[in-house]
Amino acid sequence: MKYDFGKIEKKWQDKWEAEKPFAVSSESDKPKFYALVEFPYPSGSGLHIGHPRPYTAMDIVSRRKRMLGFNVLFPFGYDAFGLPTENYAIKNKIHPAIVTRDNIARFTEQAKMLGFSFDWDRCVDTTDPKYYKWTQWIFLKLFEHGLAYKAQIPVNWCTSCKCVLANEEVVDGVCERCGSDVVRREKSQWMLRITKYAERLADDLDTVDYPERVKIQQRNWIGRSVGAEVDFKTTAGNTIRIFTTRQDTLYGATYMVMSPEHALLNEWTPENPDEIRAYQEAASKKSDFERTELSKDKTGVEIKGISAINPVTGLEMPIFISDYVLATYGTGAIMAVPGHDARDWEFAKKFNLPIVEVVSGGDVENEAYVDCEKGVMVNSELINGLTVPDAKVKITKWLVEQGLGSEKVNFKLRDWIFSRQRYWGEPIPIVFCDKCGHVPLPVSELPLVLPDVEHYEPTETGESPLAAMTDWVSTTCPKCGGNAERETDTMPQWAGSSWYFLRYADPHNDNELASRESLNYWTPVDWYNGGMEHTTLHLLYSRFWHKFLFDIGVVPTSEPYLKRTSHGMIMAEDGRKMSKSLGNVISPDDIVGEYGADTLRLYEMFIGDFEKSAPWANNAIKGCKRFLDRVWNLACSPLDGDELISATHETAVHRAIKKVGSDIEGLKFNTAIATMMALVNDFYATAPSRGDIKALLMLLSPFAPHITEELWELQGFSSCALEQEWPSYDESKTLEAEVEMAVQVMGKLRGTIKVALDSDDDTVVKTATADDKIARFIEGKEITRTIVVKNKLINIIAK
RNA sequence: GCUGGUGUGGCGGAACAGGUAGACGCCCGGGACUUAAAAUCCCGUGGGAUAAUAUCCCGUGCCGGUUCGAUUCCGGCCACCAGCACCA
Repeated sequence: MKYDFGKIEKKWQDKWEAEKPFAVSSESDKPKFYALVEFPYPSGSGLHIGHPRPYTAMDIVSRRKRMLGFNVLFPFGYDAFGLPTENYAIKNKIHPAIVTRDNIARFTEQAKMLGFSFDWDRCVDTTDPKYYKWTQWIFLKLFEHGLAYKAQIPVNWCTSCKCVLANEEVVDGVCERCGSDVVRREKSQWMLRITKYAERLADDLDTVDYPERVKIQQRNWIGRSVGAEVDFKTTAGNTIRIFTTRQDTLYGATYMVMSPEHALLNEWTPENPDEIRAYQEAASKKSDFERTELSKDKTGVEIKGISAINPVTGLEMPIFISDYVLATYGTGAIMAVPGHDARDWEFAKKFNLPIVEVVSGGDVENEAYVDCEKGVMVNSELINGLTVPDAKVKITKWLVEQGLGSEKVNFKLRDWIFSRQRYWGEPIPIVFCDKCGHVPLPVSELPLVLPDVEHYEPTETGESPLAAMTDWVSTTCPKCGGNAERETDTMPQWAGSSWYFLRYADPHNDNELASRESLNYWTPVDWYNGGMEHTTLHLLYSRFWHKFLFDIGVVPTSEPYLKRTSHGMIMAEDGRKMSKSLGNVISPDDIVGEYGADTLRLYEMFIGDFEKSAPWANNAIKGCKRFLDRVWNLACSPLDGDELISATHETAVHRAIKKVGSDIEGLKFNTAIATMMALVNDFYATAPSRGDIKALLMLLSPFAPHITEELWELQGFSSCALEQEWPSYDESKTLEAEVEMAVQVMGKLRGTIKVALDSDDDTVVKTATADDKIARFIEGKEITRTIVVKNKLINIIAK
């Protein structure tokens, strides 16, 4: 009988569709397990060949967990708001909701074709008003708690998307999505105070099981640094507050630098106002990209007529403005210590400013002595002779006593710019009233549904297309009843994805984002797999929202995900990224058509190390198809006999059970499959029993669920494979009675011997030295030492 | 520049925790079956020396070190990938 994968896969998918074996309820005595994959953005081009990689991996994990007796929640959904849909809608004059509906239908069909064991009853769609009602509700809660606020700020403006971008969305000075130039613009924007959670977002990484590289990347992004704020008096009367992590070098500060945007500049009347204004204007016109590009060459202007006083040396120091000091970090001003900071050193050399050594051990005339933790303080009256860490402690204490400064922790993380000037996003449920200011909509008016508009095009002025909807914009103030206007910006794509995993717990609830009971039962997520590209975006944002929801008593834990893993990308055969423009895209539909879903699933898992990217190879997929063919041919006609593992294959089967199980836990799907391939090769060498086949089918079932169900049925085993208990192994049965040991002479492999398992060292040495081959190498020599590694190797040292 | 990661046959990749490098698969070669081809099954397959075998030598980016023994540990380089990038 031929392996007709198309017919078999359809048969079982229809059965799963009708019988819903993967639909779960929280009413269960079993322990729960929540497995999560990142829900996709349903793009117009359908499922990418890369999508099935993480989905299959977590499907295998989920299917095995079910077999191990867990009540497994493995849900799926769509993160469907976003620019590509909106742009497609504009171009083709179709409503984005319709585009979204069609794309979701196609994605769903494709996902079902691959046999994932999702609980489809819990599918969510972020663009569904029943869903985004709760996204809006969370926004209102953030607003209520002072974590959402509107601010006039310089923003990243994408010249092509005509939209504000979050800092995280600007890559190398260009728009992450379209690659167009990003410029600075002053705009009034909704902001989320993620900085308030910076400390906890960094610290709580210690409590979760994430890959180290993810933790490090998040910590770097949050960028915690401990230092001090110090006040410097100026000859103009007011003081400049600076942030430094090197309080110890206070004696080495020889000038000050402020960012061109610093507020104090407006209060001063320097001798060279024109020069200053010119510099400020030039700086404001530069994009972030240009600022970085020019970073090699420091520029700046001195503020003439005003100087600052070093509180410890009494030195009158010139004050500069320069764009190497960022307005958005610390206080926007620094004390410059050219002796011990590379940037200050460069600036001082260019402007001929004094360089003072305050930590000995370097050569400050030739380069800044920066990594000077081992050095000793000099030229610093109060702290001379101290090490750098000791000097920090002492000088900070002194600053506090003198009322000149205090300890301070700063973060690189900035508040999250939360508004977008686009149509296809969640409306922000706020109205603006001349009398009452920003007024939140009452919860009873949620969801605030996106109105139908004529045009979705963004405007040149940077206003959302919603702004043209005067009927919708004009409203009444919920507080005073007077005339008011709706907020016309929408939320960024990251909003809906920041809490979707909570909705899966209770996806049809109209009264709460999810019931407390369902959240108590299902959350936190036990295992979340996703891409590295979301480390500082989605993963950080959703942790932030979750902590907030925890603080206001909505969710039971402060961290959303117990364990996070990351998959590598599937590249094109040429090693480049797959993209339409390069014409190297592989379609899952074609692969399933030619080889079947089980083969595709298997190949995506076999392709290489799950955590690393791997190039697609059309040839290699044949190996996986061949493997399934071989399995099919072994088991497609009913075998006789009982369901016990045969004596012949006992060791191999028990080893495979052990290896496949531990490999799935450790994300080593490729070696799990290799183990099963080797087992099947054994079965070809020596015919397996009906019980051997049964064991193989159970192991293979999470990987290739359709063919295994079919063969299970053909063999007349009870129930179905996916409902079996995951097989257990007996450690003693994974060992052979006789082992082959390597024999080395002087560390070089010279042969092998066979001895009984766990033979004692004497026996091993005797057997080895008695071996003809080995004897030749030790002939006429004296054995001075033998090293025996039990059951593995013996090394004979002979002179 | 900083932070992380990677480097193993013609190719994708294995190798628990210092112990037989190259599992498994692809490609390739040979054989069986077939009128023939495909499919399937069996065998071989890191490089070199030898006609092949037996056997020996070399071999995990490079240079050194520790060790009976190093792909694995240590020191110093090189290359590539990813993230960050004037964060005081």
